[in-house]
Amino acid sequence: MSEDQGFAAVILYSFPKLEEIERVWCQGEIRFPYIPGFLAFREIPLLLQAFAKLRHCPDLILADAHGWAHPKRAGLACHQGVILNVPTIGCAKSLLVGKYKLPGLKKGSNSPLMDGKEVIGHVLRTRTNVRPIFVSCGHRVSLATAVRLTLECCDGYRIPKPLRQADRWVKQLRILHTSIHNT
DNA sequence: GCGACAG
DNA sequence: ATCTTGTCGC
Repeated sequence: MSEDQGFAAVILYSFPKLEEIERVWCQGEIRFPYIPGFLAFREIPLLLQAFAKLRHCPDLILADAHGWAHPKRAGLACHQGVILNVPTIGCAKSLLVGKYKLPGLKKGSNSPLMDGKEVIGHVLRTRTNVRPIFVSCGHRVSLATAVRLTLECCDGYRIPKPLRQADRWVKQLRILHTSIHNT
């Protein structure tokens, strides 16, 4: 009935204190299948609707996807940043393209993510003894700055707080919607 | 041809 | 992404 419906959530935080400022969400139709390398075409439309509801203009966006670390150097984080003209960082939980050596086990350790001879991102240990995440440039942020800012958004968990909280919220919205739909 | 493949 | 059982680290 509503299997093609999706949710998008954005939560704005202060930096570096990471105190919540504002949160917005939206629901809408998903018109594009998930195809690796084409995630932006599936998720950007709803994301833009959510960002349009924001009353404050963000200084930085952390995207739950790759940026430069994409076969065409054009992951969702790049789309997002270009369209909104906001500095953006790609923070992905798993690999799309590239090869790497695992970084050291301590929080903050990182190693380059290579596609041939090119550094396309950094593999970053955001929490000691936990598998790393993949950080890459989205828009108007250098890789070194992307790594530093991502790390500063990690409050003891693997996933940066803004992404972790937005992900948690969007799942709650999903459950709430389903439960109301079946009542 | 085969495998790999963000969310 | 989701589902599910067991295991490990803090």
